[in-house]
Amino acid sequence: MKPLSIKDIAKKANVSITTVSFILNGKAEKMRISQEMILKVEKIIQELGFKPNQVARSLRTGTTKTIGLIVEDISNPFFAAIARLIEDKAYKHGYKIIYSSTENDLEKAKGLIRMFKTRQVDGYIIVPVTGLEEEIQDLLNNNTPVVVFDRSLPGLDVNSVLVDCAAGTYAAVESLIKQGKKNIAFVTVDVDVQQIKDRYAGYMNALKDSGIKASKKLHQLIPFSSTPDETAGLLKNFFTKNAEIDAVLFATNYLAVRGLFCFKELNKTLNGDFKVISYDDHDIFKLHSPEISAVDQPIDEIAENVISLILKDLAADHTLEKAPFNQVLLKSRLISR
Amino acid sequence: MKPLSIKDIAKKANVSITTVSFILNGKAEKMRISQEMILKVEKIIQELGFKPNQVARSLRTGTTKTIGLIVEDISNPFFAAIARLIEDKAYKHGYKIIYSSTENDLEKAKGLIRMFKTRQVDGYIIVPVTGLEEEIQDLLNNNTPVVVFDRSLPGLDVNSVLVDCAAGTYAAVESLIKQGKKNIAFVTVDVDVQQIKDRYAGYMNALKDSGIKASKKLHQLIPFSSTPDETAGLLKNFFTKNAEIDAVLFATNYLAVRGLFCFKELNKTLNGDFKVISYDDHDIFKLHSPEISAVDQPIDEIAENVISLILKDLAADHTLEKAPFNQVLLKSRLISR
DNA sequence: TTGAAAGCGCTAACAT
DNA sequence: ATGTTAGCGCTTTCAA
Repeated sequence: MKPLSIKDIAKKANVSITTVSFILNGKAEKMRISQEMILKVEKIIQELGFKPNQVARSLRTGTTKTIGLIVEDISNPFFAAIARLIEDKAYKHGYKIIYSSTENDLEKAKGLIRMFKTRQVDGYIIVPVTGLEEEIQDLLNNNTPVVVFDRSLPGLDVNSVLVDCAAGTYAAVESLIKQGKKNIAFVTVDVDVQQIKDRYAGYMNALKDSGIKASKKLHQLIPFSSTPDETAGLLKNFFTKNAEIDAVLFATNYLAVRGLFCFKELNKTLNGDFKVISYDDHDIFKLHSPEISAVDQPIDEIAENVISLILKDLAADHTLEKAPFNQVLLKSRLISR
Repeated sequence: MKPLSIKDIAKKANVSITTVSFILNGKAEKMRISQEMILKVEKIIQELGFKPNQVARSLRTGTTKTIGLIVEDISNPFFAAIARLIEDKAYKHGYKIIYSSTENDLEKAKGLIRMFKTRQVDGYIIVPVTGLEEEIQDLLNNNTPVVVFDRSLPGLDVNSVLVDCAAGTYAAVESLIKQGKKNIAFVTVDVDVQQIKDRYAGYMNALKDSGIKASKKLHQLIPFSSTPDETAGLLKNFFTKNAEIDAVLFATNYLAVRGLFCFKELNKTLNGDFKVISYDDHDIFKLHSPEISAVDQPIDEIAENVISLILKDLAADHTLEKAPFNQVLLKSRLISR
């Protein structure tokens, strides 16, 4: 049972496919097609339940009404929540989302962009990985709308929605220092992007400004590709070896969650003598005993800005001179618990 | 800068576009195109970085290499995890995923199927909502591959991957009874699908088999569309009014999480006198003090089965007689903590 | 006010 | 062994 085509509708209505097309695309008025014709055709479309083939339409118009979403890991609650919001808003504007996770793998990311390109997605929302500069620049050179979020790549002029991470970790460390902490550890992922470096910089600056000397020993790097078990091993080793640590700041929510598992195994009590703060909030931190403080990123605002930037760019007339890029910098918020 | 087309390649290579097409599609051998021709063309394709336009290909072949994924809520960790696994495996087979969340809204679900249809997705992976029977049956009648998971719809013969929920909640309640619990509450969502009913049935049967009389009062329904605050209100009211409750089974992970928030607010101690079990596991339950038991669903197995069923169906020759539907029933596992 | 027809980029039957 | 060409379903220019 082949689906209906515009031809079938035209035949049923005894009109040309042009007329049907105009009516379908709301151009009937402009083309001054008679009201009765419009009603008649619309009735037939209704009755037969005809839906235009979007693939054919895409081939013809060169636009697919699809946005490619490339995140680090869709199963991370942070990205899942944003993806959900983005999808929602895109949907309301007639766009669909095709998503994929890079797992911070450059080759995979490149492959995804390539694949999205062959699918002619109209725009890209990307959580970039280092090394992707050239691919993104290529997209920009072709006037393809791109918005990056969560991280930026140095030297790349592109619409971006970022959070002031340095300020976030600065505030977190500052609060720990005010609580009298002296040996504050920083656990981070080895992803080489500016935002992760910023989180570290915020940590370092807060120490410096308080006259505390930073110690290399208290900075632990966890490879992104580590399995949960490997991460656990690294963390256990780290905290066992450095017993003087009296507070720790985790640079991402999943690392903090791994950390909590680790402390549980080590039977480390998280009382006032040992404070934990996570970058990114999570239900877990609210329910944990004791509750875990967090530097919260404004997920709604991020999604809101990302989608409105991409929609704006999608709607822009790229034959005109290039519009300047928008760089949105949002604030994070320290939730002290 | 217009992207290259097969024509450009043909011109550069001084061959017809047919030759290029055959080479692109690995049909060169079969068409007995000379080895040197193949190499020459492949080299040009390489050098120019030509990628065939998938939209044109789709229009021509009628296949988009895209699978529509329709879940309840992509930001629910359970669905996010499965989505991630499905995406991964689909990707390896050259398929992309377009996803959307129904929020258990029938109209939204219908709209999604309609939209996916216009986009000619090759197959559907659906977490169905009641009332969607007709739409799914339509797809099946058109020989469109469909796999449902997490829930089934009565009277619908379709590939499905389900978990034996009744057994799961039975085991959970049985374990509570063995611990001497007498007033076991059941908190569930008001979604009217078989699997939710099964979870309730397992609860009821476990009570019955132990000679405990079930009480309507101990069965609390939470509308899916409730906001977290509304849910909190309902739960607080429920547990305050029914102080005799000494154990509770939540039918989904997010309800259990809401429950934990509620207990925290009520200062209810979750010691041996008050036990909580969730259907679906979650990191939160492992880290909670005390740890929360859970009926764990085999996420990997679910994803694995879903994807292999859909790929099998996608590869099947639908001109032949219809293959019987596959109904996979997986076991859940009670994790006693 | 409506219709004819070209063409988006590709595949594959048919021709040579 | 390789080329010519029709046509997938639609939009849009041009003509009537």
